[in-house]
Amino acid sequence: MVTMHDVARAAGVSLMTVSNVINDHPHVKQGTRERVLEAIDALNYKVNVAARNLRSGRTGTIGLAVPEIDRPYFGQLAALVIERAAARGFRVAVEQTGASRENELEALAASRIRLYDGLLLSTVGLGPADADLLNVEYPVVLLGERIFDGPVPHVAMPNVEGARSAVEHLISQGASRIAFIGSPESLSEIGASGLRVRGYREAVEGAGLAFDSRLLFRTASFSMPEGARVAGMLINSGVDVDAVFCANDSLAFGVLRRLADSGVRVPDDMLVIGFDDVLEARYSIPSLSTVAPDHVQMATAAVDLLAARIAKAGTAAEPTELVSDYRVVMRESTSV
Amino acid sequence: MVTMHDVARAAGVSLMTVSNVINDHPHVKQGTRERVLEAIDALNYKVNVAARNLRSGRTGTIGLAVPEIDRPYFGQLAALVIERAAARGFRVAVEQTGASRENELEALAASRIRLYDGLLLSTVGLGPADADLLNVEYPVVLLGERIFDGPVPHVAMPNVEGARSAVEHLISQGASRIAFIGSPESLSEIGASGLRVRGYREAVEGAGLAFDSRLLFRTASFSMPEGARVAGMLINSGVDVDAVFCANDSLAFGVLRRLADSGVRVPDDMLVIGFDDVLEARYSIPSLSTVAPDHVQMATAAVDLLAARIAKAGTAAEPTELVSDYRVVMRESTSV
DNA sequence: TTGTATGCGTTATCAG
DNA sequence: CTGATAACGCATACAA
Repeated sequence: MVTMHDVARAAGVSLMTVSNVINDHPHVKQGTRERVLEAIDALNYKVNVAARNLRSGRTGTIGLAVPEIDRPYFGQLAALVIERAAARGFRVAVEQTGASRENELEALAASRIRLYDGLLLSTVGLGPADADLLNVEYPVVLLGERIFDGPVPHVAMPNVEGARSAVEHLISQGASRIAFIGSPESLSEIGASGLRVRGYREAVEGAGLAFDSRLLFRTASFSMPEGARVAGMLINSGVDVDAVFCANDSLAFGVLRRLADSGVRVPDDMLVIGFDDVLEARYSIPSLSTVAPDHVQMATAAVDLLAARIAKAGTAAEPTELVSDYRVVMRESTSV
Repeated sequence: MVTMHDVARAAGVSLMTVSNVINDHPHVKQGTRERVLEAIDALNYKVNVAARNLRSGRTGTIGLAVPEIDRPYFGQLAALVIERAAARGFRVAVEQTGASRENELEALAASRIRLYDGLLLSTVGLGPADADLLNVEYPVVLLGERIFDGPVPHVAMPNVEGARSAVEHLISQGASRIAFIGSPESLSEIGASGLRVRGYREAVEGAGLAFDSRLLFRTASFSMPEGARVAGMLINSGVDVDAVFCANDSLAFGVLRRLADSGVRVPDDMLVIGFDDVLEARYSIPSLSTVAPDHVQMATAAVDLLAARIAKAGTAAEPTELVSDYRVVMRESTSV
């Protein structure tokens, strides 16, 4: 392993001159610089990042903890985060928490945390009860969900508002028996799904319709298979339904598929709307109406907030909260 | 920042004893161990990974360079890689190359490379001409494509064979005018797309059909928008086509969408088959027939190969090559 | 403009 | 079983 020592010797200069060249320090004579660069090239020297990290106390890497990177929403989020982070000189290490509260806490508490300059935690399992646990002396930014009064800066989806608008849209299209398909904590008012149920309820009641808990269908996750499974239960339940609001797009794709299997036509027999506006929503058949948060804005804000936290390490975190803009995108699945 | 020093002082032992406790060395008396652990707990000590890395010369992190993490195939691949790597004690940092040859080389050559113990490079832009550049004294495993006689171990898709089987399937379903939709290097016989064209050609000619270059449609990328765009060109070209083989599933989804827009029914008027078998293929409408490589096998093999390379660092890389098993999954898009 | 000395936090080695 | 010492490779502070 070739070190700065070797380069220095080869170039006939001191260790420090090599360091200065590498770090673009101003006071190096042109000739010296060139000699050093040549030596670096000749020896194929690469800086030892571990040593630099040890010296500087920084790693240049931020952690991104998401439930599952293979879900379109998180893949698309990760792409943006990686891009933004790169622009700020950070690499991104991705951790998968599998959407479990334990793993999210683990990601937060793990000793490995010191590997990263900061952590971007896309949480789904943590609730207000865990607020204390987030009180770590470590740069953390929450992404994607709101935690009531959390001590950590977070960038949130417009869960309640977006859901309300989505359901209002369904109602404006003539729906009156609207089902909600979402995740297990749907009924407990915390987490993304819970907040979206709240928006759903506000819209339903705001329109003078009855909030009927038999129209709430619980899923075990936010995935296509679960969407399909629960849509099957909905169909077999015999409950009268003319529209479905899904807690995310992946669920909606599963629902569309299951409805097609049963010969239920969308939008003719049933309206379907999702949440997230993943790329696929534009291309599904029928194309999927959905709530579109501003993904770029969210990723940018999250990385910027985290970078700021990292920069002024030691300072107490101000519990900044940013809620993304959104709009309801109307596509075929709700076009009457 | 609390260090081992602090812990040692608090526990009334030496630095080394703390180190030995942390690393589960055998020769530490029970009582001492407990005292140290208590101190660690009380002070909330966490090991400094940078220092450990400097000492050990390893980082515990591998890099995964993919074109775009927001494409379903790569998201699903990354999920598996991260999982397998975690099982072997490695973290995974994801880099996006944007599918450009420059960025792939950059990922390979960057000084940052020393940040990782090894690199998993999912290449699309590199060709045989770049074989030399891969001759780095650094653990690298190529993923997803074959490079002729490359000096680096690689885990490859069954590009030629899979494509041949896909097209043979189309033919067995009665197709005779089969279009290929794939990426720009389609005609030059390198890269995933080129290899898939080869399989396409073998199947077509093997069935006694004419290989007609007017049936080859070039895309600028492997994305849904490109699939839709090129499908539009196909429709407007007036060329007589009764089936389409797409170089990947994302292109196929775009094609399905565009065909639907033009009232072309799948599979009644046109058969469509893809490549990759991403999760979405099972849920699209119509569901997508496709070539299914063994993703788990590929991810596992890639991580295992890389881990092996890392373990015996210094040794010359044996150019191991592993081609994934595959099968053609028949779904609605080719069910006559 | 360049060089010297020092320490970042950890662990291998070897002595006690 | 435990401890003293010396690196790992780099960059800061300061001296020349």
